[in-house]
Amino acid sequence: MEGFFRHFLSLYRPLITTLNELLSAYNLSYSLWQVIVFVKNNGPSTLVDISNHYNVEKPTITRRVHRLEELQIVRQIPGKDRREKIIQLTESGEEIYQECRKMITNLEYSVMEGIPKEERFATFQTLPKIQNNIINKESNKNE
Amino acid sequence: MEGFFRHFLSLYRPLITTLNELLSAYNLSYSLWQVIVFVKNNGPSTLVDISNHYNVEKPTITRRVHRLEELQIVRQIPGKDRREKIIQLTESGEEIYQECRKMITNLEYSVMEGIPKEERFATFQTLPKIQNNIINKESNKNE
DNA sequence: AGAGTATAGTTACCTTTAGTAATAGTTACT
DNA sequence: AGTAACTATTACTAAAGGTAACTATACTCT
Repeated sequence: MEGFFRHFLSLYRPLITTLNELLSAYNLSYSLWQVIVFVKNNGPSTLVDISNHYNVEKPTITRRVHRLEELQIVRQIPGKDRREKIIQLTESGEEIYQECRKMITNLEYSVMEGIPKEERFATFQTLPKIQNNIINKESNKNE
Repeated sequence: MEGFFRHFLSLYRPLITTLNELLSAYNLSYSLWQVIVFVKNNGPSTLVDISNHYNVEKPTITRRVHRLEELQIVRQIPGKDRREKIIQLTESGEEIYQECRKMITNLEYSVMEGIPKEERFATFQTLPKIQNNIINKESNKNE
């Protein structure tokens, strides 16, 4: 498997750049899009929910959510625990989600052009397994 | 293929973090490692060679090479064209390459644990194809 | 041969993204 | 009631890269 990381990481920059360009039409970047996707898929969420899911520190999520609030894509709703800040998509946030979802799914298909179905599927399945292996390794190390 | 980018990009941070931790034993990071690998594989190279290969701007490579010079991992050698700065690995750079190469290859195998050979192979082959698709898309756009 | 153009590298400045440490406010525990 | 734990935020810092302007050198071509 020598060279796997090289292949993986040299794809990262072109991909993230392309996505950021796509999303810039809505003043978004991929890091903001991640928050939108999480809230869309999981319903109203706290910042800790989001930061746990993406393995990212809380201040990072604070910043992302602030920007999404400025863009009026998410809004805070009141909850029982007054320490928590529960956010959900606004109506315009829902619309923007739908439009970006379309663009991104189109791109997801178009970057797969010329790649056999089985290979697509194998790759799709393999990446999360690798991620699990890495995360388990990390957590073993910290014990 | 909806969700492919999500899988891909959520692997990025754990992976790059793990690699940077590994390489920090040699005061390196993955971005510096890329330069070492290029020079190792391609022999003495100019900064433009490197920046073209990684689709990265020239100042970025200037910075990386300066840090590698400080670490005495690469050194400049004289060339015919006096505009160019041709760099190659030093002896200690070669040694560090060998040691890091071992560590990284080990990691490459260990993150693949529990994944069938065919899937590993499919993923290995698919990533560069996706990258080509993206790069072609980009260059079409700029015509 | 000389003027204009292209190329390699560098410098200075800025942007994006994220991490760490400390802190305020709120809830849970006992 | 008082302490501990948790949520979010603020301030500071770091890593990485981009853009524009610049220097020095080489190339072109009439």
